[in-house]
Amino acid sequence: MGEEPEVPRRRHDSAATRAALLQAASELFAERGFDQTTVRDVAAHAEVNQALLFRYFGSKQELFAEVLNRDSRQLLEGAPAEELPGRILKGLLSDRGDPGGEHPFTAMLRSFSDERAARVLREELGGSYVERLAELSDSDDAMLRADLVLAWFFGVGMVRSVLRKQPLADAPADALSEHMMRAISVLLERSDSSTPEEDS
Amino acid sequence: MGEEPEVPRRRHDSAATRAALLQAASELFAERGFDQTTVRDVAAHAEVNQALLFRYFGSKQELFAEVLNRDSRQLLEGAPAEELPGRILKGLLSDRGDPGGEHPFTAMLRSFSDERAARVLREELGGSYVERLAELSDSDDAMLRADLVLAWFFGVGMVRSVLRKQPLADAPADALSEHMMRAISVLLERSDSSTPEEDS
DNA sequence: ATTATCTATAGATCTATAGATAATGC
DNA sequence: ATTATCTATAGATCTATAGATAATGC
Repeated sequence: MGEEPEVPRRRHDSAATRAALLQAASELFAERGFDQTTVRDVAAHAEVNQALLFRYFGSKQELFAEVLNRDSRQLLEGAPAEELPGRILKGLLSDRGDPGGEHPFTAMLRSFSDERAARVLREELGGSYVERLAELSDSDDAMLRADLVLAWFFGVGMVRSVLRKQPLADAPADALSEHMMRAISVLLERSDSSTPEEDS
Repeated sequence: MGEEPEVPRRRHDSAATRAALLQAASELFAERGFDQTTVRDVAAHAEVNQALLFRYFGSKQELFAEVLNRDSRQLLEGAPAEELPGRILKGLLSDRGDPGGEHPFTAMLRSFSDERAARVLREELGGSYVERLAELSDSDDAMLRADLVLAWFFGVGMVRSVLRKQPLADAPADALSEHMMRAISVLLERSDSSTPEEDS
């Protein structure tokens, strides 16, 4: 009676264990943010003993850093600069809902407030996203404009996925994308002639 | 020896105590966010016994809700719709640095990730900011566009004040304001004729 | 006597570690 | 024998409350 047909899940594979922890952490940080995710949650979700998390990553913070590295690499790889805004937007706005289907960005979004997490974000962002975005503008303050675009992505992701405020939360992705791309092209466009008002 | 010249600080004024707690909470939530601010921090900062916080506000969460109410009321009062974006921007981008000089928005920015805080934000935002912003556009999806603008404010405040990412963190406020107002006017503008590209 | 304030602590977390046990590879 | 995993728990928080003490107003 009641014998458990347990698959012999218990393996002796440190690489697989590590990977499982990373994956679980990525999902949970995206869902709940750094603060609200406990190491026990991560371990349970990965079906791994909690002590192993410290064995393989040292601390919760180092685990978080690895998650951000992995996720941002995943998002950027092989994308030409011109496609970057559209690609980020597509990923960011796409319908979520399936568990674990959170956008990699979301982990970052949820963890802004933590200073330890912020440091990782600053370095990660400065090093990759923005440099690519800045290629799209040739004005002197291209980096600044790229920062503004990135900030918008963050804000929209935040209000839509994290805050879930209506009507933004349930608006169709393509309507948003259209509005945003239009404004972004204005923003990144060279406009050295100070005021862009064409009155006549 | 060593007699302390303590001012008889100890007063019996519940209204003042309550106000001191609210003010301290507003500053600390703005500085560190909901999660990272402890009730003991707030009480210490207000120079008030920690138990009184619960006497006057019931819980940390209720205190937070009152802070948001107070701060958002403060930001909105008496502002005509046309001036709202500029006014929010000005406050948001203005040089901080002096302790306690954080923008009211920042408390919200820092507390996005917490679901309990998010609920308050959703209601507070839906109820006030966005409705006002939406008055500036007369298209059918005015609310949606207003959400996008608000999201941008959030994102910029986040990256600038919380994340402190360069070059956005130290960019002069008026340069940012100029870029953003230009893009915002494009965004809020009626544009029923699908593509706004004026090629000729 | 009433209202405000303070002391002390219960009870519930959560990260991280030390040390025992179990599974693999030689 | 070595590497992976598990058990048990230390130690540090943090919110919230119960009950005592002190200051005010009548």
